[in-house]
Amino acid sequence: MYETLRHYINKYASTEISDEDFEEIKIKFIPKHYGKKEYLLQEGEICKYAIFIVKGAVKQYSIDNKGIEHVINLGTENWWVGDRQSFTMLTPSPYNITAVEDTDVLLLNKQNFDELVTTTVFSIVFRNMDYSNQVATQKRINSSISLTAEERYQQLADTNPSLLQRFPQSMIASYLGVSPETISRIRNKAK
Amino acid sequence: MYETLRHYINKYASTEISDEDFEEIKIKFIPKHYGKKEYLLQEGEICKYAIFIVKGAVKQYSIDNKGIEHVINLGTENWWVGDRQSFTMLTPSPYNITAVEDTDVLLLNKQNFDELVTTTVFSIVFRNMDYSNQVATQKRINSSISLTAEERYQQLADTNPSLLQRFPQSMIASYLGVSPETISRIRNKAK
DNA sequence: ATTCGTTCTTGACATTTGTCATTTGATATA
DNA sequence: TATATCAAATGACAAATGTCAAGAACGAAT
Repeated sequence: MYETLRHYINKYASTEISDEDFEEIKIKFIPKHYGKKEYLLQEGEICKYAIFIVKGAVKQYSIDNKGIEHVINLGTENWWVGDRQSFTMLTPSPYNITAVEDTDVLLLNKQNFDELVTTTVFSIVFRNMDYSNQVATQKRINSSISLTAEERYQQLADTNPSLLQRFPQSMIASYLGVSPETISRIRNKAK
Repeated sequence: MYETLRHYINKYASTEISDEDFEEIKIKFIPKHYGKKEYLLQEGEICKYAIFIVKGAVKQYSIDNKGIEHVINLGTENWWVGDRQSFTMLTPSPYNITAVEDTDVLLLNKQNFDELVTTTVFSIVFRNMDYSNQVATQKRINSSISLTAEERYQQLADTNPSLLQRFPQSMIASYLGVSPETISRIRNKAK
């Protein structure tokens, strides 16, 4: 369970963490399991945890005034999920997060998060995490304003083929901002 | 010139910075002026600076293989611009940044940036900056997958009316990911 | 194996948005 | 004032994508 986190830290700190340091870090996290379709976060709640996915898959989505679901993010192993604004400002979140598969996570509450951020090793990890997050979202914005639905699908297929296998197509469609029918037609055309 | 930066820091640090602390910080920045249409960053270059806009307006854009410009970001007073990936990894940037108005900026190179990040006060500022950046891009992604062109325009008009006045409509169109004609029609319909 | 429920596919059609060509309007400059 | 230039508006048409309805495929559960 914690080994995944350790690998993640080593990767982002770009230096091996010592056993003592890791012991100190791991006690800050609460392990938890969510069954398929269970809520990790529900609209209107305050997001109490930064959530690290050890195993499984989740989707983060909002529901618009027509009742339609919009997938904001998909997450699998080694991803953090949560609502940063709600977590930081203690405001109610407009997002839902549910488990798409049975999912094991590590929860980090705000107090522990703040403590870790002031720790040297972890502040680097979080900075790098923020950095790569920003680069990724920048690319996603770039794609969404520059590419057609078909090109966006192809790009996802090229860069994140695993997502296509783990999430139903209707979620992929929503994630890309198009209708499920459009995805279906794109896929059948590509063959 | 530096007063703008000072206000910015005070706002994000949520505590007043001392004169001595600020003196130490300000010497890390290089003031610079760019005339309209001048490049702050050119495709293929390495982004050597984190750029703080004191006065003026800039656009960040990429050019696709058909030669079409895609506006990734618009920036005015109190915004940071640059290419985070290029800046951090020292890789050539795929983006251009040009001045849309005469623009005064403060440049922070990577060495100074890294020094400031390890300074207590400034690490908080940068963390908060990253945080609000992430929240903003998250919202932009949310809009781009959930809303129609018309709704996106209305949202921008509601939340950032000043951008509509300072940037030509063709840039706003590109920023929203639609054609200039579509923006023109939306505007005339709204009347 | 059968049934049930869900997801995916497919076709017909509607709507949105893009593209191209042209006109209008505004601004700067000689 | 006249003219050159560029941004914006407009109309006609094309292309992309959405919507709705129906059927096919697939899995899970009995």
